[in-house]
Amino acid sequence: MNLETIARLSGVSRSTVSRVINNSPRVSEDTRRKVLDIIQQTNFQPNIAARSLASGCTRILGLVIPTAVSNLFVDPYFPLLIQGITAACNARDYSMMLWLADAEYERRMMRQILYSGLIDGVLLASMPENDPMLEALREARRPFVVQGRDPHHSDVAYVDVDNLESSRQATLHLARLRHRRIAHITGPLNTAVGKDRRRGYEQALQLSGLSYSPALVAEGDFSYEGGYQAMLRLLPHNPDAVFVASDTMARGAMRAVIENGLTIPEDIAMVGFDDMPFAAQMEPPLTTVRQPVLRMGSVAAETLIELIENPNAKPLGIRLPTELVIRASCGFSLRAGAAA
Amino acid sequence: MNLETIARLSGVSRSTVSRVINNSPRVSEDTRRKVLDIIQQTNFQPNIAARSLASGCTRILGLVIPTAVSNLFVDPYFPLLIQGITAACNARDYSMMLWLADAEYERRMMRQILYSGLIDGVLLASMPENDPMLEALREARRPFVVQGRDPHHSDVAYVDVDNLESSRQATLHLARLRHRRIAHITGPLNTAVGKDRRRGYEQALQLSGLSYSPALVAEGDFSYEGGYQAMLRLLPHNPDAVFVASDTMARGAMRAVIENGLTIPEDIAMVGFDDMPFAAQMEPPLTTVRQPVLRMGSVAAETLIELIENPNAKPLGIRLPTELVIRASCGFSLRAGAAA
DNA sequence: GATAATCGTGAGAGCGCTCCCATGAATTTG
DNA sequence: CAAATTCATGGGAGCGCTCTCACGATTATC
Repeated sequence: MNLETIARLSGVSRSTVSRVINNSPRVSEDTRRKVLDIIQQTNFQPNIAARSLASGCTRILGLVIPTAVSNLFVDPYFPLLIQGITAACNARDYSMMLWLADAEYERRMMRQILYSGLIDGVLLASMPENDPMLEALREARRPFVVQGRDPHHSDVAYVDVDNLESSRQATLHLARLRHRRIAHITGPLNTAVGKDRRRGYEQALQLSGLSYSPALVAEGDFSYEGGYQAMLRLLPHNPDAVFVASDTMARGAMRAVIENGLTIPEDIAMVGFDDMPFAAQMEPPLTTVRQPVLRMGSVAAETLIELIENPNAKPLGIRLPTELVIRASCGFSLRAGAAA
Repeated sequence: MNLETIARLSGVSRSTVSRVINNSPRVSEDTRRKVLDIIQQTNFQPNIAARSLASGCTRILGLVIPTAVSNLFVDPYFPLLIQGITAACNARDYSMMLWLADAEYERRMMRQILYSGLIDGVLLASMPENDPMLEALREARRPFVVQGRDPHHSDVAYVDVDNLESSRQATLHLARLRHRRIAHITGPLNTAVGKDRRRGYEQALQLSGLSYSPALVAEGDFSYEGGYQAMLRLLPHNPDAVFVASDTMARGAMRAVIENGLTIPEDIAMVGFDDMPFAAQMEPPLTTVRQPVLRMGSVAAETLIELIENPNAKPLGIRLPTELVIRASCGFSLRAGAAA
């Protein structure tokens, strides 16, 4: 079943069928209807390989997730991101290809991704700083969008949340509730996210006239265990609140607090980051910064498609707004009066 | 950059270069080396579209996850599955394409998947019973493998765990620990998984000489909330143990137990299913049936690839073994003496 | 040592599409 | 009303690869 067959069946030429399929305006309504009828009847679907070969594009997006973070994959973060991307792809008639960048295969994969013509553009998720992939991508002059701001390259299209502003707001919220010894469990500090969120925390302290104490900052790695360990290090310094850079770490931190016989939010107030599905189910429910993960996925995909179909478009960065979701863990209800 | 160029540079014909690339034995060692050198130098990668067009296969596997379960996506189940599939694909030089089957796009997608020649075979993950996709797949005579047994089609290749046996073992474990009023929170009973696990539970009761009571069985839907609600329904009937058909539901159930002032495992022992990463971090740590999810993914992919490259191969079902991971929630340590 | 099999290689067709150009009919223009 | 423009359509080349067949050279067979 191919264009030729459809052409014969509908009494026109292959070219005309192609025009119908590609919605060219240069077809009479009569012919169009006739051809579409036959296509419907025969359940015809143009061959993608042939199409790609002739046209030079595949309408396939590549999503690359570095192995370094594929452990993070235990978070529902990526599933949500993927759902968002998929939605955008569906809407624009694109498909998505997923690569989990295993170190061992990285070189081969990179070549395949970049030079085999399989994909029209690349979505890089949560790349570590200075990933070689990025350099390779610009060298190959392929359209791409990274998820997460890269402070080292300003001319790269990215989609991210405003980590700085979000963290500032989260910390300010704790300060407004009259907490004075506000601690911070950071993300990995070799990533832009980790740094940005810490800077937001620092700025909030300054804005609130609180002094910054290195003892009240502990580095985490976005994992449950990392959060637990970091909290253990913070406890001896008697924080009365803690802003944790991810919900998963907050779960670990919460456990550390409870194991030490302290109560949340009475002894230590807590704010997380992400608003993962489990955040609302924690005990107490976690106040946290909601990231529009799904939306981030679809915006990233849309940006990439734009870049593909419009090669002259300047790559630009997009920061999506977050939302502070106030639940019980920050002690809002306890001190609401005092804060007003 | 194409075959012709490589051929010219290495002083052979296009055909020979093609042979080198495809590891044909019909090339002298000398020529092979010469050509490989040039390929290395020029960073050449054959065009996939052209290759597919000429050969009729793409070396791309399609992974289809129905929307119905994409909420389940909040479990790290699918990420793990995907990781397994990816690993197998990497090893066999295949790539993977992901489709989240959104109802609205289902028809169009199905056609694209089946007839556009984009993919060589389909992996169906966690399909609901009687999914139309399955029928379409066999009609189109495409190789495919489903993840999860389908009781309605015996000639379909599938990869699954032995849900029946696993559930029987899990329940038997509770019975051996001298629990007598063992309840069960089921999965959705319109799925094979849900039914199989319940049957395992029933068989274990019978084997242990315990009587089956409908009041001690509550249907869940694999969600946290579903587990919570199911447990609330069970509590009035005073179970002394409960076998929960998924870890996520077990989390919900555990919350219900604790909110009612009861203790696990002292008042109610609990066994889950999945061994999700969080199971070990629960309080108390959850005894549960470990599914080899990652392995399931890679086995599924390998089976599919086998089917693709070997069209005469009979599709066959594979059941992977599970493992009962004993932690504190079943009260093993409490009653170990009694059980010996 | 003549015949047959094997091996390494090249030439050419063709996979199914897109895209450019040609063509003739219908329409507009001065 | 002749010339120019627009429109709907068809023809043909070509995208970059694979695969079959042909061909000469080498090796095996009796």
